[in-house]
Amino acid sequence: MARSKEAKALGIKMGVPAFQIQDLIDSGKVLACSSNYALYADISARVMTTLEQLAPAVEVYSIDEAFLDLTGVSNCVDLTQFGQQVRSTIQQWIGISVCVGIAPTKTLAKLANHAAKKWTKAGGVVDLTNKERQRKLMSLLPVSEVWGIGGKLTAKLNKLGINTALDLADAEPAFMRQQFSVVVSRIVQELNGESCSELEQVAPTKKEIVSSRSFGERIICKQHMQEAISEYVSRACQKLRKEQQVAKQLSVFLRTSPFSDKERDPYYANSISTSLVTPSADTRDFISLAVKLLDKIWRDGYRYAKSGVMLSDFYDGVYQGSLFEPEPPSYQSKALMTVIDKLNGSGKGKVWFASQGIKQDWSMKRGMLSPQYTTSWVDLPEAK
DNA sequence: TCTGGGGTCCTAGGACCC
DNA sequence: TCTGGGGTCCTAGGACCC
Repeated sequence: MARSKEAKALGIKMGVPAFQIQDLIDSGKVLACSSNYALYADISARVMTTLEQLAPAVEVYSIDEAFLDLTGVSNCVDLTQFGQQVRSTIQQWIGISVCVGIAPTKTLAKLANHAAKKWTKAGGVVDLTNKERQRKLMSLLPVSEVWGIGGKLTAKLNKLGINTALDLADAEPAFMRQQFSVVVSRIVQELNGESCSELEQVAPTKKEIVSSRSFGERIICKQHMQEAISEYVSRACQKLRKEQQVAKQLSVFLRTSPFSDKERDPYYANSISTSLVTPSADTRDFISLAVKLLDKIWRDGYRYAKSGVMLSDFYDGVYQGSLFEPEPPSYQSKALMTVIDKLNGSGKGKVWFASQGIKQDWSMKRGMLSPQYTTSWVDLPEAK
């Protein structure tokens, strides 16, 4: 799913299943690792904390990206110099290489960052404050590199003769609004240095929480599927409580593999959702509901490859109660969930609900997992 | 035999209100 | 021949992001 520059040079394409390049892996030329979410989250948190010490305002945009507000910084120091300082601090403190792009809007900053990554001569930092430099770079980049322009929009834009990022920047915003949507017209404005996207220092509260996984081995028995669904519900509810929210809506979905031979392994996918009468963050409420929903979409005789759950319709504690149903007592529920969350801490699996199963034979394969250097005691690196 | 796991925003259309 | 004018809420689907 993610490849180093060297792996790309070997011709390994995005999303190629490992078994298709097994020869390369066996040859020792390529090292492949299973996804290690705990490690990535921890390293990311260290980088973000460092950034917060270096800049007056930071928006953590994703696990490996952040926007920094440099208002005022340019009065004191050269911006490229500042970028270099960010780079070297993170390199020294955490050992992670980062690239820095500087520009008046987020969309331009993303392009600057792209340039910093691509042209190693830049030394990892590209300052795009200058209008002429913005236009020069945009003329060199295909429109598909612009943040918010994906495959479908690229095809439509190309038909209109818009091929480079600069072509898009020079398009008429009103025309783009009419041809596409307000999203595209904002992108045009951002490419012209007019900011349409504020820095979001506080992460907005989530609107939905999904927990899903592909199984290590196909599931053919309903009890295993119930275990998996219960496990996902439990994870989702844990996230929900961390957000300090309660949810009303639950969806359950499952599917067989879309890749296998349809003759031998027929395709089936389905999903179903329903609402609680009273919003909740209690794992038990959602597990019992989820098992009932599963009953309705489960079909015997299929080899299921993946399933998951989604929570939505969130409230922060204030919600419309039911006129007819009595309000369930919430105190005991909260106390129990708090104890469970504390026991489980950041790791998983100290206490769990019986319906989550004990062996979990179906769970994700991670045969090539890298050590969890910073989140697991047994994986702590040793200094000799 | 083997193919990831999360999210958000916008729009159109249906259903409803006065 | 011609059938108002102003709203809200919800959902599905499409597009995008990492």
